[in-house]
Amino acid sequence: MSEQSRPVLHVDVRRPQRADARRNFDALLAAAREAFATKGVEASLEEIARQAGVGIGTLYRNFPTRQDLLNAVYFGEIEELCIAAEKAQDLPPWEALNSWLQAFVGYAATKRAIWESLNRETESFKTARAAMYAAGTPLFERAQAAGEARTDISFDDLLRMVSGLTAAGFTDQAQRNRVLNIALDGVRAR
Amino acid sequence: MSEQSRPVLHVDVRRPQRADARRNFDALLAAAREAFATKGVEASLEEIARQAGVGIGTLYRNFPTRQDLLNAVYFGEIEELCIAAEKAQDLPPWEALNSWLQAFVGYAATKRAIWESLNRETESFKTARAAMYAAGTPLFERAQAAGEARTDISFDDLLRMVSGLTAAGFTDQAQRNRVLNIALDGVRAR
DNA sequence: ACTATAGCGGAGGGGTGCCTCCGGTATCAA
DNA sequence: TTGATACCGGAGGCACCCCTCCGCTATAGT
Repeated sequence: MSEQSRPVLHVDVRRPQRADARRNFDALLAAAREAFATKGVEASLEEIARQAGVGIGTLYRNFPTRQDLLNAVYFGEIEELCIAAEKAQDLPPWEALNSWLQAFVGYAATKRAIWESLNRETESFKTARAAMYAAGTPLFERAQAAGEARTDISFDDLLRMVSGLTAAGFTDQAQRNRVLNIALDGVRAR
Repeated sequence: MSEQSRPVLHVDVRRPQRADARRNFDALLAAAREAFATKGVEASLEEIARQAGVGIGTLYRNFPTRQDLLNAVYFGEIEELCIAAEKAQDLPPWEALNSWLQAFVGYAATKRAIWESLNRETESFKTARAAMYAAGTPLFERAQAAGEARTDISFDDLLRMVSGLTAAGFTDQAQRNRVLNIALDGVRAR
């Protein structure tokens, strides 16, 4: 259909040149991913720096604002989500949608960030959201067209449902999956 | 069946005797309910006191710990939830469960608190949770026995699903209900 | 090895929140 | 009215976080 319109999420944060600087940059990114995933987007930046074994000044040099750091983590995962959507195109309609949602659930940092930011109108969040919707909507519409997904809900409904469920507290991964599958049963046609 | 076993949630916080003190107590409770509902259980106590038009000292005199204040709001709503469960007993199985879940969704402060505390093992949270489960489980089991709800999930699964969805961000109330109903469709048998 | 400099890290100022303490005030019983 | 006292409220000490600034250090090119 469309001519391979992969959305490009440009993040204007570059890995530094010097070896030591690159090490710190990567350590910060890893610590941030972890922190945002467990504590949410409001995680303490000083704690992230500490966790990365780096001074707070170094964090701010690489990522002048919290948003910059968040973007570096978040945009990366959204990008992967877009790629996952392309790969899923070959599967049958329902499996394609399902596998993409699995990927969605897989990104710990992303799911929390998405959940907490669904109603935030930051420019960067809007961009990321747009990219994600562009990637996922076709899968959903295909499932609908194939009569596998009900047509009285929107992709937005679905995504909020899934992200709400993924962000909720469960006793273990098995319960999370169980609940998720039940909810998705509600999305199937008939 | 059981002989009217209404769980008693004892909160050892009493309204003060003096008129001015009672006014402050009530104002604090109202402000706290509002704050916990919108900002979550970590809402600033000083902000709550300010909102209630009361000194921070007064807040601490009435509710020595954050947990005490939270309990006063939370236990009250849980109690009402228990009563709602009793009232629902007369309805047909599925409607009974449904109406109770509606009530659950209705308590703004409670749903946030529940969601944020599902995995917290505070003594008071455990007590409140036990009461709520005692109230809701019979409704769910009745729906299962009547062949209206699937039997491969537990009441705990259901409650986490619903509270996850209620706490999630939606554009409006209509969307929240739409999504909730879809997820509940997944819970219905067949 | 040497040096220019990219990069480091933490001290420190400002802000907010938690909680205690106690001099002052409003209430109520007599 | 008056006195005893229950109750008020905010100042202040501590902790944590945000963010900036700048003297010091490790790196990389020669």
